[in-house]
Amino acid sequence: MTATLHDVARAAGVSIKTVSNVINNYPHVRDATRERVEAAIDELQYRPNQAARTLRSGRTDMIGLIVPDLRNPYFAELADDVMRAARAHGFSVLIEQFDADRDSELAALRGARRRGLDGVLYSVLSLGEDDAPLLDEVGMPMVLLGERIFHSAHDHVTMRNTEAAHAATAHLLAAGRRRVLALGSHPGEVVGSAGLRLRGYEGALADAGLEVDPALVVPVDRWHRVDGADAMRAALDAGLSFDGVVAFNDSLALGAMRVMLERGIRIPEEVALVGFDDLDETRYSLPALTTIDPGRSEIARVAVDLLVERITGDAVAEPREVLADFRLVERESTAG
Amino acid sequence: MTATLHDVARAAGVSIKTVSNVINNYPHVRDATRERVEAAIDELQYRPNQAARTLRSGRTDMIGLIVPDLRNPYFAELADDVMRAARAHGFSVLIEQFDADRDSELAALRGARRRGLDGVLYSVLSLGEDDAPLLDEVGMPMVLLGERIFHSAHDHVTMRNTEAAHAATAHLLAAGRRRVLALGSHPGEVVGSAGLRLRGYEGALADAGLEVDPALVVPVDRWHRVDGADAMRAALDAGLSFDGVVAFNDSLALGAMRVMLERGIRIPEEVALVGFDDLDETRYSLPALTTIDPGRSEIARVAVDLLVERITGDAVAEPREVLADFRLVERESTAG
DNA sequence: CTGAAAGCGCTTACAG
DNA sequence: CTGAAAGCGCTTACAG
Repeated sequence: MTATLHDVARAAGVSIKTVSNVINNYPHVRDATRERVEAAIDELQYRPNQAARTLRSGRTDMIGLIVPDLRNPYFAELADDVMRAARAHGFSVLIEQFDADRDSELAALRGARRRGLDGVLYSVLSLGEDDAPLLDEVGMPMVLLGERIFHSAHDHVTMRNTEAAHAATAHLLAAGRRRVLALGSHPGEVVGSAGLRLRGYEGALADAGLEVDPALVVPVDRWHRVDGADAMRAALDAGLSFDGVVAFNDSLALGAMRVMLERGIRIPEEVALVGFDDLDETRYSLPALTTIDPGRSEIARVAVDLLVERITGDAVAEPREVLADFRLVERESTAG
Repeated sequence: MTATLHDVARAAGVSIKTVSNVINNYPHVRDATRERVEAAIDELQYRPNQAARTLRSGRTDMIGLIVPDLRNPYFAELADDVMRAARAHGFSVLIEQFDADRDSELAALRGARRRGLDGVLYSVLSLGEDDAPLLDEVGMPMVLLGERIFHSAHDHVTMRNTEAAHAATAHLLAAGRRRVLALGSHPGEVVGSAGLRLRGYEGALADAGLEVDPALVVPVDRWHRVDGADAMRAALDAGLSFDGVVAFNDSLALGAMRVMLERGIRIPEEVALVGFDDLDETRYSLPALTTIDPGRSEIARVAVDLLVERITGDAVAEPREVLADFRLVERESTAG
């Protein structure tokens, strides 16, 4: 039914090798031959069979993006960035979501492998440093995003968590805030985003000569909007008093903002609020949210570049670690 | 390097056909043989080569999802729903984004074809009824989402746009609102979401014995948050007076909400506001947004089911059209 | 500059 | 219940 290389070769009166040469833009094809082949391709509406190409070449021109879930706007925006960066290299992106447990995360990795992708970008969530050996079994080029598993044999692109949290906290302190709540800690965590951001928060307090009040470090397990709302409600119900909030991501910040506003707390007059991620929507909340732009687009672009280099390159370079630049975006929630 | 069927066959002392039988769960394999083969598979860490399978069987077990862009939360949530539904059938999802022009949309369709996917879900945006012939050239099972191109030869899953917009408008009218602004029209459009929703708006006014005031029908080209904010700002600057707003999607509604609140307009006391889509975040705005739940998860599930049926089924059924049920979700933005 | 041929790793009639 | 063999549609040395 669909035309093959042989059909085109027959129609053009050449061998399949010549047709293949034309399709793959080999330089040494006589113009007349090329034209004849191209005419035959047009007429027969020939399209190369991807599966056959892949079987021969071992390349699928597809990479996987393994992320928690796209309902989380951060990952949706990241996916958009990754798809655009991949397209610039001629790659398509297969997204695999996983749930909040190790098994689901490992299943997503296995799925990427089963599909025979050329490589994967993997946004680590549950897996920790002890799981590094499992990553080596994936058996394809892989670039890690996010935190954890620092000492694996893989490239790693991430943001300056600690420095950025330090900057966000210092911004509140510089405006005279003295009781700054940290929203989103994961007690006991060291290498994850929560641990690193907490360290930045603590560092900024120390630099200002302030003690960390443990009551102001509020743990929140998952970082969705509902979790930020719930945690803030509990904090207010418990009578906690504070004049600033550093939320460890924007979803937490927006959930907390909603609860504070409905309790009549004025932002930023009574409580100044900073988030993390610079989601599109943070420009449209009221007040608009001051936040950290973590350099997500740059992270996506660099990660795709590294992965493509691993896929196409012959040189086996050392694993690299890239830290994107961040930026404090000042908006209404900390104004004045 | 990687083990093949032949390696496993040799190790187990059987033919490759028998190994294939074991892998594909053919019933008639002796237990002892099966165990021997499975042991060899484990030992050699054999994984079937997807490309070879696809070349033989013609199946990739991948479907495409062609959508405008994932930065739009509606499509991010849709993508999540589609991926979960596809996984239940053993399919992975390749997402192709397109920009706001016909060429980009056609390129995405061609890309899906080039990849040799088993089928595509296509959320139509720019293409219209005249383009139906182009869709037939895609040459693979396809299910349409969204509006436009009603009379193509393809299955189509969508929501009850007109009825839902009617219900949203009637909800405001029942609360005594008399000057209801429609936000997001596309002048001249008939078969698209904007045209259908406008018809519902007009119908509800007519049922209440009210005239449509053309000044209250506000066109907005793209339906992102920034567009809703801009349009609302312009409407207020022009001195337009109204006591209700039906926004044609939630992003428009949230953008408009932000502008009204910063102008000191009280919602819902002075202006009641309804959106469309039931995005996750509409529960966390202040006020929480009354909206239409368009049955997005159901749409995703039904669309995937239909597509899988087209892919695996032999019976060539007539194109079907499925309309999901909608629901008005009442929240604070229209309370009291 | 072009051709004949091998082979990528499977699945699937066809035998027995 | 299992085997021998063809063939899916390409790419790629190898010749000439």
